[in-house]
Amino acid sequence: MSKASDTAYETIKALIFSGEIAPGEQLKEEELAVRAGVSRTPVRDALVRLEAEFLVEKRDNQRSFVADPSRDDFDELFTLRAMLEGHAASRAAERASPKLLRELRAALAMVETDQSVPAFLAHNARFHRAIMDAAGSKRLVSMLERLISQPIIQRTAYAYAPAQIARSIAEHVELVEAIERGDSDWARSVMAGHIRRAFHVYADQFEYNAVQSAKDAAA
Amino acid sequence: MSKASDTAYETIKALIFSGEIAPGEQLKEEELAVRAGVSRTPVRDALVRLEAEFLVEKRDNQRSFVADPSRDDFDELFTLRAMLEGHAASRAAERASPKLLRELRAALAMVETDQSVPAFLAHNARFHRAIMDAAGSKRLVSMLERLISQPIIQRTAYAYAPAQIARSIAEHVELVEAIERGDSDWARSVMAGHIRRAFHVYADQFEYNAVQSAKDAAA
DNA sequence: CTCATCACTTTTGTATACAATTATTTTCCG
DNA sequence: CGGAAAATAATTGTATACAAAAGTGATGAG
Repeated sequence: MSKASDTAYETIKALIFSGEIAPGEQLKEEELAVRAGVSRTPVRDALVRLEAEFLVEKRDNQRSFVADPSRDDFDELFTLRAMLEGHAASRAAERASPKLLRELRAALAMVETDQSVPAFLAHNARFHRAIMDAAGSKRLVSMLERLISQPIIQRTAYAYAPAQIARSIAEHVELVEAIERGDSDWARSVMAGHIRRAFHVYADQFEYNAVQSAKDAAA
Repeated sequence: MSKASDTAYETIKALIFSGEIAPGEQLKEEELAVRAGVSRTPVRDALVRLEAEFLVEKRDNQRSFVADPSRDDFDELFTLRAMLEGHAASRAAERASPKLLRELRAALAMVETDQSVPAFLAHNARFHRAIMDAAGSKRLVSMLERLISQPIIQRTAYAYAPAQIARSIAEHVELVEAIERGDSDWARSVMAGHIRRAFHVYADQFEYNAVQSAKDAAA
């Protein structure tokens, strides 16, 4: 997309992720336009995109709100991801190329030299992206991009759990092995389990947050 | 969506399906605006929607073209559908309600009384929609709607094959049975096979068309 | 003749003004 | 007071004008 559209998109996304505009809150085009320093036209484009990514919800009153997903929504989200990314991994294994394996190993190498959280996030994004692309399915990529763009996962879930990070990396290693051997079923299983486990890590965090905000409300 | 936006959307869709604008051809906003009798703004909204439905492709030159899917693209499309609709059927079976079963049987009844092609198309749409909704997964529905909106399937594939229609209905009957018994694995298998078979019916048609247009080009 | 460059045309992106719709407040009647 | 109805305000939808980018074709240097 073009410049102003991207600016609007990034700005709004940042406002949502930073919590400056809370879940359930209304998004007003004019206000967003001012904050992003663009006109309403690109803001509207951005809202459409964000809606497709399930970050913004447009109600039948035509007004837009920041999505406020429940625990069940997250479950659903991860289930779909597990299914689609499992499929991607399976296809990647079927058509494993030296180029793909190099890229996956390069991603793995990133975290071996640098154990920091940001390094892991970069590695993780790169790793999953490589498998997605290797699946060679435009529509699959398009659908996954929407689901994945909810980076709450990366932000919240892993950030405070070094042990979980280590486990994730171990799963990535296994995934590379499966792909290397061209075992599509194995690749699918590992990936599906990997995503599914991430859900539970996140869900625990979610529960914790829910309890915390209940406490906050009481105080 | 609002009035002018919908007008643009329907108009462009009709132009594409009627073949008035052929696959691979460029879509010019101004021209579409004139033809739909609206301004460019709602046309752009419509193009975004159609792009999400894989009917329009926006290349990096920022220009929009009517999608021109290959056989592999269709394979991919049906594979994703099989996976997602299989999942939907599985969930529907898990949460089968009297209301859902009534709706499915009502859809089946439609074709029993009227064996015409249009009746089957209506039945088919209603049947699949009911299962999708029963799955109770907003995002799943949202993703499937995009995939399914390529109605080439319904239009072309079944239209000329009464035997295929009969077989489809038989599969629907089996699906109802699986859902009725709450057997989610069975439901998933039947649905996945159902979609996958539809692919091959369509693929044959596609091959035939390809041969035909090659002949036309030669003539 | 080839290819780079520049002017020109076409097409898309953005801003802004206005129309239509939806929300909110005020008014007034019971 | 309570609550419908009207008036007002806030917000989104659409049209249009202009800016930016991309495509096209002509011109000229090598």
